[in-house]
Amino acid sequence: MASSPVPRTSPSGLSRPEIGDVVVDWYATAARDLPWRRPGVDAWAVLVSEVMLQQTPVARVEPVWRAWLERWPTPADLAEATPAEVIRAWGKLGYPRRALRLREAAVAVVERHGGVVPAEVAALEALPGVGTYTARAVACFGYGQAHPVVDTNVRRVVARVLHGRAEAGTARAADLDDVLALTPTDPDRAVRFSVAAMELGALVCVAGTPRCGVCPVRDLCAWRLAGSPPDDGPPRRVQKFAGTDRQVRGRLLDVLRAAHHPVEAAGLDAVWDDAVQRSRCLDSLLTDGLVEQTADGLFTLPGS
DNA sequence: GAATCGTGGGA
DNA sequence: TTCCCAAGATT
Repeated sequence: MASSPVPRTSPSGLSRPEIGDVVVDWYATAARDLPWRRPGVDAWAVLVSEVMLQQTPVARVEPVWRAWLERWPTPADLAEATPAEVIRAWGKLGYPRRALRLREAAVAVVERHGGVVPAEVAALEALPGVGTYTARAVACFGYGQAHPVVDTNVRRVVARVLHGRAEAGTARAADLDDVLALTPTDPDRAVRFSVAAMELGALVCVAGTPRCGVCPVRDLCAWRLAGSPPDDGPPRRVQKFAGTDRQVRGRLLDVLRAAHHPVEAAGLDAVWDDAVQRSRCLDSLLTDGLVEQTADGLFTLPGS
């Protein structure tokens, strides 16, 4: 591990790196051929992919990722772009604040690291929009370092295989230790395990109905061995969308993305009937730096 | 710890 | 049709 020594045990006292070895071998035969996994993809391209993939399906990311890197092949290139340009290039991936933060991260990489994406987890975590997961993903997938990389897929795999629970609870710091308990001891295999565990969660140990029949660790899985008990935790709240500020913000931004000239406030009235909510959302977009008001009171994407 | 922040495909 | 949810980060 490149990180500080951590006991290879979970809070439940289990230490089962042999499970990790099985998952690594399965990955060699079952992995998807995703563009950001190909040889020669640098840490910048990996960082872009990781930010785009936050809460966003692979299929939606692929074309945007390709176009993005063709246009801004290095952090220095993106650092010179305007917010309006990156918001438009982000398209409809969702959560457009990610686009602004990615640009801010590019600026930080230029200013703090000479234009080279840093390889240290701490330096990566200090970049805008880069948290616990993304920092380790870049260090691991972009630089080949062994780190526990814990996303929602991995937390679900750990919950089932290691803890015998149907669903993962809220993310916690101890998740990193749980993953270490499953990680192969060989450094090279540890690196491959990080991507392999994510892939297992994405393809086999999925939310909803897991495909245990084709799972490489079905006979080692604590949840399966316990008889696949149903989730006993509190039902997790489904996030609403219809009628929320998120929907309204999305519609407002959609108009401004399409308009290549500043728009009057009245030009935004059609997107939502509730004027109070509409106004609140426009204000929040201004606060977030996703929208800018011109000197004559019109609205537009920032820096356009 | 809980709430917030987009979007659209699939069960 | 409705509901679930997809490689999180930030506050």
